Amino acid sequence: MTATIGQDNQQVGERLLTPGEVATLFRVDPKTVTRWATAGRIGSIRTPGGHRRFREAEVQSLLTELTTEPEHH
Amino acid sequence: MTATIGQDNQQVGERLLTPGEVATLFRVDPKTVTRWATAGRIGSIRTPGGHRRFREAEVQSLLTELTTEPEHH
DNA sequence: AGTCAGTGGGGTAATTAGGGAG
DNA sequence: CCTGTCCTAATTACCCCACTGA
Repeated sequence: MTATIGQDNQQVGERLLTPGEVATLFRVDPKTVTRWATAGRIGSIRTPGGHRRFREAEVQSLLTELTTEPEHH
Repeated sequence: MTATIGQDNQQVGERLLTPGEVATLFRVDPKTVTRWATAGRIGSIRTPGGHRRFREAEVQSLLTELTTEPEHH
């Protein structure tokens, strides 16, 4: 089957986030998110106008990856 | 595997996308896609009524072209 | 004939990019 | 080395109303 591209059917797990949204998740300034992208620390998709979009899946994995849980005895 | 031809479709690469569909792929407003067409950043086809349609192949290549993978090391 | 989500055109706010200094 | 802030220019988002498309 050929994948159909609709609003409710873009490829699963390919939802994109704006710099502001990513910044909110990490509690940092959007400018910082931009620096991460420039440094290659996080992948990005640019619009034809030059604005960046980020893959939600990648952001989420990055969040959990850098998360340290406390040890409970 | 990559499908060649859909059931009631045309040839691959000739499928047309609506402004809303393109907007979803880039996570932008449909009006923004219209501005891209006006600015000549993306090719467009007009219906007799004036509505714009976009070539899926062009959109996909544009999407891939503007995508940057994260450097892991 | 009529419904109705999507689009076009115009105009005005809100984000973002990019550089630079702290 | 990393981050938040100030600045300007560019890009994008949201508002209206009228028309198209299926």
